[in-house]
Amino acid sequence: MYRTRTCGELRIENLNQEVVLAGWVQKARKMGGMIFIDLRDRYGITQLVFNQEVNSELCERASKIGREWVIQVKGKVMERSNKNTNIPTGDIEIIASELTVLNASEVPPFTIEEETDGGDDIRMKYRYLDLRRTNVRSNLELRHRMAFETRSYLNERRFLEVETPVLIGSTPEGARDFVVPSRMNPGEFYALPQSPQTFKQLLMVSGFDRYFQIVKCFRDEDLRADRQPEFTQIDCEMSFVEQEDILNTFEGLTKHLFKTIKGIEVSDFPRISYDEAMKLYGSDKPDTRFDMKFVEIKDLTTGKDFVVFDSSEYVAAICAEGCASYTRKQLDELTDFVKRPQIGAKGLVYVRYEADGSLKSSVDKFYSQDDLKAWADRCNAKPGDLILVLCGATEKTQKQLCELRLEMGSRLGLRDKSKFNCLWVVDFPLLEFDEELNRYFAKHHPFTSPKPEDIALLDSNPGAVRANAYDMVINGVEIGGGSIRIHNSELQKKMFSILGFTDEKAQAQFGFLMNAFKFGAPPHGGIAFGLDRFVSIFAGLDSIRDCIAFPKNNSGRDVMIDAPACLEQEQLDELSLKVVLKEK
RNA sequence: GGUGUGGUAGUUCAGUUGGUUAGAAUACCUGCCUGUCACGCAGGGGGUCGCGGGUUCGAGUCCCGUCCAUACCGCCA
Repeated sequence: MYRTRTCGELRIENLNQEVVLAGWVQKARKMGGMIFIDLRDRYGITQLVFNQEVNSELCERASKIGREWVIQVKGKVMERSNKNTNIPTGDIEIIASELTVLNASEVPPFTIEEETDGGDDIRMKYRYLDLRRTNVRSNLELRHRMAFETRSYLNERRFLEVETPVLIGSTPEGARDFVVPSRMNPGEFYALPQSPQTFKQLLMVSGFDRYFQIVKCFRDEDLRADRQPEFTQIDCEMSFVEQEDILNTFEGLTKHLFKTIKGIEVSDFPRISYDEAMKLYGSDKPDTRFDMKFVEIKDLTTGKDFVVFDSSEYVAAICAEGCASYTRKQLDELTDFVKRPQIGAKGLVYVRYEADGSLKSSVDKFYSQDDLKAWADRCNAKPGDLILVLCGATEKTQKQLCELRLEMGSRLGLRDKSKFNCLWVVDFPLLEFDEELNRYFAKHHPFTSPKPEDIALLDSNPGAVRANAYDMVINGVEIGGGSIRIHNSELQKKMFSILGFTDEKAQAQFGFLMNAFKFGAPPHGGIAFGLDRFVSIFAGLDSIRDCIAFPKNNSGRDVMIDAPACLEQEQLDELSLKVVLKEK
């Protein structure tokens, strides 16, 4: 037996017990005739003691041991004369009587401690060492518990986990597909699923009624801190349901996770329409941990000869509480922030509501105290507040003001990671018009059903049609989204035609689905959650990489195994492939 | 594809106006040390300043190019 106990469990109650421990050497402190070794495993750290006077041969061997060696020690649990209150095992230590080196270790390239000295780069290259660190491991433990509780909740509600294929066909809609060449079918390619969307709908046609799957999905798009080329979804679908049933079931799942994992009782999720979200927050995934809603003031600003506002389609303000004391320098910083090319505002107008009730603005030339007071009143501003105004084309300006709002929220410390605000965003538009390609695209995906009352608009004004689609948003992060699907092959056909599919193309791409719908498709709908994002919100992480065991870097590379990589000619030949790199 | 930031010891970083032999901390090695737990003390080794080119008497420092990393924009139904 390699061990009788783990390194995290021994306490004062275990005094005088003979135990065998095995683990990694976190640190050895050599005091001359005495050596202390911190032995680490998944469960914790236990101090080992080697004493020259008690066993000089053993002590001599222990003195050779270095960081991250794997050792096995037999010894007796003793009470420490100097206790360490910082660790759970700090009352005891093991007086070693036997020592076996199971494996020596090279000196690791960075310290394997909670506060490591290693940067992201080196930690990713040696990810298997990084994963020895408590905080990284605890993120994966959290991920496990969330997946486990998800299965438990859904299982209790009669959901079946069904595996769907990973080698499927490519579809042109949506994100770029990862493709896999087929050796047995030269010149042909599989694609990896962006989601099991069509399969879960087919399972509904098959009568599975309630399906879920915790499943890897793949998208060949550029990465971000919250986007990996392969990521995990909690993918769900239900039959004989309306939107309300889905929202209730999965609001329930989210509450279950908050309660069992974090011990937090969250209240019912507010629902906000897409239009409302855009109007008040300039985003379809608003961070509602703080207020600072948009206030439109176009009507209050016109006709005062301020051409910039007068010529703008949209003028709106946010009120930053207690920021009237912002210095010129701070205001310039904010102006620079909104003028960055990524945001692209032309400028920033501010109004300071001074403590004495007077108003000072960057547009005093054009607006009187009374004018500014009217703005302030509409913003519900009090003396001491700062009003920030952006203007321009509606959609663009809303987006810019959204960025400014989030920046102010961060500056004011209103985006507390231990606070959770959940909501549903509903009534998404069904379609989105692409100016460049001069055609409509599905905002969610082409299987999303229009709201029944809007179906009449499909021909006359497709852009105004709302969908039975919904997103769950937590703290400004889109955690999940879904829709009630089309289950009528005629309506599905119409949808494809609006999206510019010819009959032949629709038949070639999705014929299997439309055919299936001819054989008794039940009304159905579903939702998919991004597990990686869900876990990182729970853990308070800035990047989903920290809750993925072996993530890809910014360029989609795995720097540990050095993938992707070129193939041998032999392999290419088998696949009937010839690689010709395009010149830059 | 674009914008910003960064690349100097194993690691994390500093390096002023272009000027002597490129530093600190930590890690590592050696010695001392019997109650440490960020142990302590003394000593030591360790550098292609990402790469290529240019300006200059002289480049870690300035310029151009390039590669890599990273955050964001585009993209992500």
